[in-house]
Amino acid sequence: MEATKESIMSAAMRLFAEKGLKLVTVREICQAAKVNVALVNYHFRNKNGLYQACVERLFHESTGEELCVLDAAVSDARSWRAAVRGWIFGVSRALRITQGGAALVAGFFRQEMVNPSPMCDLVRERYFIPVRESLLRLIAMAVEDVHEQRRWVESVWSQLCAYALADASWHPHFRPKDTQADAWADSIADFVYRQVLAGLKYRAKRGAR
Amino acid sequence: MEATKESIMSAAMRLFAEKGLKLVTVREICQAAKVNVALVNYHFRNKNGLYQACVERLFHESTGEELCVLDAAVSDARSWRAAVRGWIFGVSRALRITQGGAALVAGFFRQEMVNPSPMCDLVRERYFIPVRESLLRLIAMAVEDVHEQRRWVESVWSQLCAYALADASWHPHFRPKDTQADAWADSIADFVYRQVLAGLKYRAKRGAR
DNA sequence: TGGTATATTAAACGCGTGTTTAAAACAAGG
DNA sequence: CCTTGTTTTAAACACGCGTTTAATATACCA
Repeated sequence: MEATKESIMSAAMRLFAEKGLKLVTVREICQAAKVNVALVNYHFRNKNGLYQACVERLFHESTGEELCVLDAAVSDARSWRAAVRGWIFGVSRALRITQGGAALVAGFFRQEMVNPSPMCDLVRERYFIPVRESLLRLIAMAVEDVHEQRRWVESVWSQLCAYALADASWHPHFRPKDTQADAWADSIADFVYRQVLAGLKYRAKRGAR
Repeated sequence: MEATKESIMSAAMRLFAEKGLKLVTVREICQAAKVNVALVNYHFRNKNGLYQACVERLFHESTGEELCVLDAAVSDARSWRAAVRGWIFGVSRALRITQGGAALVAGFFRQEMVNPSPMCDLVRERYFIPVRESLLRLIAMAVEDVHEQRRWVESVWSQLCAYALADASWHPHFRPKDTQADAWADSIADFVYRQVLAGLKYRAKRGAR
């Protein structure tokens, strides 16, 4: 039945985002979903199949849409600055999409970074690398050296990720309430944007490093 | 025997740093150490005891020394700039301490961030929070607003962590060869330092936001 | 209503886990 | 040489894991 699949996936998404593929047990998921253990294998073939279904839904449905919005923001921008700003705000929001109180995209992302699953390559090549490349193209308009370009991308990316990955215990002062997630993501993006702009401006004045 | 303990700890450090406490098996460690399975429990009480011993050695011996150097660099600095620079370089190096080809501190740190072990709180409160606070005190000399102070700390910290956490697959362009680890850490630190300085200078000119 | 495909269940399977046990190997001193 | 204490070993233990099985419940159409 469709309601069962939905219930399983919902519980699984939350748990996978929190603990990663290997540290979540099938029994744990089924208990949370109030469903029999065997149903995971019936509906999703096996545990990996369930994980795959979760990743596909998360990135195709949620992040996919966000990334389209992001691309639009970058290409429609009236100026270089506006494009950079659009990129930063877009990514900041996409990473913080919350669903049922948990930042699912950030959770899966974090887990895949540290203990990669077989799905890792797919997600990375299909979503994260293209997103970063689109920023790289923007930066390339302002910085010549290829190595330095990547440094700037890394700088922006790492700051946004850090906030996205922020756990209550590691970053106690920077945890937003769920209801303010969007405003929070924006205020972070604003800070990062300003800092990048200042850095590039300063660099230009000093004469390209 | 002491050689046995050493062999076990050496193998365990590498594996724990790579996969984290729960995803490493005792048999795996013992196979790498060429030692009988029961010896872990004989010498370290149990798996958790072994993990604890690894963490203690790593942070007391390695990072502890690095942090002393760091504190010295900050307090001995002739200027505010030099202090900030000393802090950034010190942390960048400390996170990248390599032993047998693996960045152990960064590995443990990464794993603890994503799937905290019972030792997590100890390490965080004893090492990472104090380190961050020492940067915060420096930033506080240049920025009034408490919230903004933390933003700056977070900015520096997140960039250094991102490089420390960098996995070959996620950051393919930024992976140093092991022999160049120190030079690499320094070049990263240099970039972050310059960027912070530029950001703060720009901010001052605009009149404290 | 009866028949058939689908959905769900409780129980079991084989395997790998951390840990324990009891015996064996070893070292050292009287 | 034998005794005593420490270190190492192979084997087993209890438990939790993902998955399978065979029986049962449910939905749906002729």
